[in-house]
Amino acid sequence: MTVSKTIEKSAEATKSRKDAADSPAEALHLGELSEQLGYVLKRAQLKVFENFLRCVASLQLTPAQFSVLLLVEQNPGRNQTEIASTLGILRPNFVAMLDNLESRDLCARIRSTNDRRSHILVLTDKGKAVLTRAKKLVATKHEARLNEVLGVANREALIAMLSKIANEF
Amino acid sequence: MTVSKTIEKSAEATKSRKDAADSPAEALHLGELSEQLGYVLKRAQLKVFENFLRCVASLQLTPAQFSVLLLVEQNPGRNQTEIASTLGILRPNFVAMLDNLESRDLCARIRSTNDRRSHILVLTDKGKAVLTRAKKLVATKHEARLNEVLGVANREALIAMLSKIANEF
DNA sequence: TGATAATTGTTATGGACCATATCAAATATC
DNA sequence: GATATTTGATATGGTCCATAACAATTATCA
Repeated sequence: MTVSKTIEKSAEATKSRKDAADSPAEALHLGELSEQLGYVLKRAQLKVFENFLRCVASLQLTPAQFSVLLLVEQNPGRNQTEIASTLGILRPNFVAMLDNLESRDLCARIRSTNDRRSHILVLTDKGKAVLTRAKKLVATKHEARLNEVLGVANREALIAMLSKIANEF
Repeated sequence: MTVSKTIEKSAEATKSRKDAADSPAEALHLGELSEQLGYVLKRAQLKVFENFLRCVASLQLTPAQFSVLLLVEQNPGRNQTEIASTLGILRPNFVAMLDNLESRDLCARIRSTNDRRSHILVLTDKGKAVLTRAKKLVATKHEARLNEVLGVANREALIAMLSKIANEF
């Protein structure tokens, strides 16, 4: 609850903008906002996604698409509903996503022989190759940058805490 | 980089769903996904926002609206552009947001006398009262729940790391 | 067995959020 | 004083997210 030392200089409300010799407009005080988990979480998430996109730009993969490929690889024989729900994606919204990946020949839908309603998802050879390259880029660029900023130990602690929140909140 | 012990039982792809005596469909393996910062970050952010909304449901405030009220309170005499850009909100998108807050009499736009183009933002009395109540709800419910899950020390460490990512990534 | 219910993938649709171009009014610049 | 810039605003399109509804298939059970 300690507001740290954010009370540096109460903003003079009566001061006109651009008064002295072109003052640099002084940044706003975030105040309690910098202690709000939701705020900081959202800003960090945007930065991380942005960095992810840059790191795998050559493969044209979004974080969501990367997660689909990873999950399909890790779970052979599963259908759309299972993969989508595990990722928190609603079935209707998963259709266009798969259409995209399938049109790029990264994964394929296979009619199940057990249940002819469902589509088993598999990675194509190209999909496997792209995923392998994506993992390398993520490890050598994305994670590497994160380790620069936080250090390895902190990075692991961070992920552990976020997982706890994601699962137990 | 250690994949922990996620290699428990390689999924038998040839096994039909619902085979034995109604098996509970066994959950999918997240695999490397659980080590992906972006994935865990996004899931945690959704949970935190969800919890925030529940905690301040009686005040009908979203995280974004709460952040606007906080920032306006903390920075008297600032205009729309300054408040919006500090929050990472684009000016066009900030208009509807302010229309909403103003229609609920939580804040007001005041034509600046220095620069008649700009609107100075201020909290109304009702806005101040609502913000005070919101802060209380956030502290006693939202943050309290987080402390239950992580502990106070970890919570502060988490926010520090996320801030670092948000600022230095 | 056969009627009914549930599931799977899909389409259609609407809302929330985000980004760009553009505009009039006001101000800054030179 | 002519031109450029800034501010708030509108219009618009894109992406993501949520719900309802549908045909095909499968499960349930009287």
